[in-house]
Amino acid sequence: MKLSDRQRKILDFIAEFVDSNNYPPTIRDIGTACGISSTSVVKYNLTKLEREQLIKRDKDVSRGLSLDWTRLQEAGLAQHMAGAPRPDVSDTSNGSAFNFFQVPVLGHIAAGEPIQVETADHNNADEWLELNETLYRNPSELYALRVQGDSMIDASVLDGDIVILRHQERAENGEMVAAWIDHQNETTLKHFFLEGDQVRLRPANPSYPEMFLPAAEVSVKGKVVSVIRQLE
Amino acid sequence: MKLSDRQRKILDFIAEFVDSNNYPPTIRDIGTACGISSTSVVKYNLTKLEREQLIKRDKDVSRGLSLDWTRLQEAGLAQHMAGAPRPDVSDTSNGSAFNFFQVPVLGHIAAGEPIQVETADHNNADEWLELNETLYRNPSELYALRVQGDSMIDASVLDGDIVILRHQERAENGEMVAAWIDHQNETTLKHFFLEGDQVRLRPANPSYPEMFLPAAEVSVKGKVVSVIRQLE
DNA sequence: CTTGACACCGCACAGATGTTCTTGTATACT
DNA sequence: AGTATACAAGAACATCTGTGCGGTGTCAAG
Repeated sequence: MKLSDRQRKILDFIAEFVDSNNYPPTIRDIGTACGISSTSVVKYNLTKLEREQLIKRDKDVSRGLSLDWTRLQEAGLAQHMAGAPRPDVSDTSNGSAFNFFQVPVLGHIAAGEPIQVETADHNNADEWLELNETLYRNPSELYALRVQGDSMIDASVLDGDIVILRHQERAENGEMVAAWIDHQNETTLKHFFLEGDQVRLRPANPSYPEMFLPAAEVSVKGKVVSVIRQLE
Repeated sequence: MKLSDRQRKILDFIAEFVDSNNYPPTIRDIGTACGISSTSVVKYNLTKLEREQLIKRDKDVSRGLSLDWTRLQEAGLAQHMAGAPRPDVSDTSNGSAFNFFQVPVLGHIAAGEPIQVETADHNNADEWLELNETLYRNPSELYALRVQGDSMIDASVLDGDIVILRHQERAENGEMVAAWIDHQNETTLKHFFLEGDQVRLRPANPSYPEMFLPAAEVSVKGKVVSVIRQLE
């Protein structure tokens, strides 16, 4: 379908309005801006635009309309419009997707030092790590620790590496977790197995020995999601 | 001023609502979502948030509110919120900036298998990795390999890890490189030291022994820039 | 004890806003 | 001429939605 001048103007105005107000215009806003005296005419045209999928509308909701940038892009209408999203490599369906996010580096981890994930709120992280959305889910549960010393070497994690963890207190068998071992005053990264009331901790590097401990002495601080070593 | 739980919740909800609806919620929307029965209480808290400049509000306008991401970022509240604008690391002015890029995963690497970086053009990679611009420079020189088997365990690199390399034939002393060793028919990741006409290769994991080889037998395939282990 | 600030609740009101109905004009097709 | 369709206007209606005001309970200061 071909759009009328009026409809094009309406689209432009909506874009401009949203861009400068952060909320959509009302039907009457559109009317006065586009020189339409009647609300019904605006609605008429909006319905039309909605049929073309260029906008989305929510019935009976004030200002309940939004532009569909994907379709506008397809129709070649987006270029000159205000607030058009910049084209993104992986941005697909919805117009709101941001492709990466930040994860707080809550501090250092070393054997002999407990990590306080619960208390350490995300607000006072001393460093932030930018990660890619395609690789991780539920980013809000993630945090990162910088490894200090060679204490994790049996997990093939070296001094300076960054460990990304998903905060959780319980672990499934076989998962690699960050565990605090009471009696040894040590945090360590190992594969976790609960066997009766005993916990078996298997290093990632098979040339190191396994550990067997009473379950009460081991507390899980999070699941290891990723290890990143940055050398340059 | 410190925000109450309720106020934090309201902010979160607004972010989430806008993210999924493209228009802001009403006072009543916020109320029901945050367990507030009275509209006036919502208004009360919104006024408070507005005083803190965390949101902007337009009088008498339905859904006339928007989040101030700049201030939210400053307050350290933005990270975990839905639809937070990505912090623009690179630039803001022109619309062309991409904050991340893709690196080809050229194939697998295992001891005994030579890697052909020169021939393997970037066009027929079987996999692509999205990386962040802030962490790497000169992305066009980068390529990645997926490690197969435990042959790199002395470099604390495990089966399944991804190694990111910068393509270069020569290495400075001390750099971690991917090296092909003629006589052993093996690719390995080690710290590289040229000592006279001998090459010393030191594993990253100190519990493994060093190697000494004639320089002619060792050819550098690239410098190791990063090691990424994805566990979930 | 009194006072006042603070956070909260309910409710009524008015203005903001989408919807619907009726009417009118122009164009195209039969 | 007759009919269908796209486009437009205005007014009445319904409801959505922000605002204002009186009231409650708590808590610390005077």
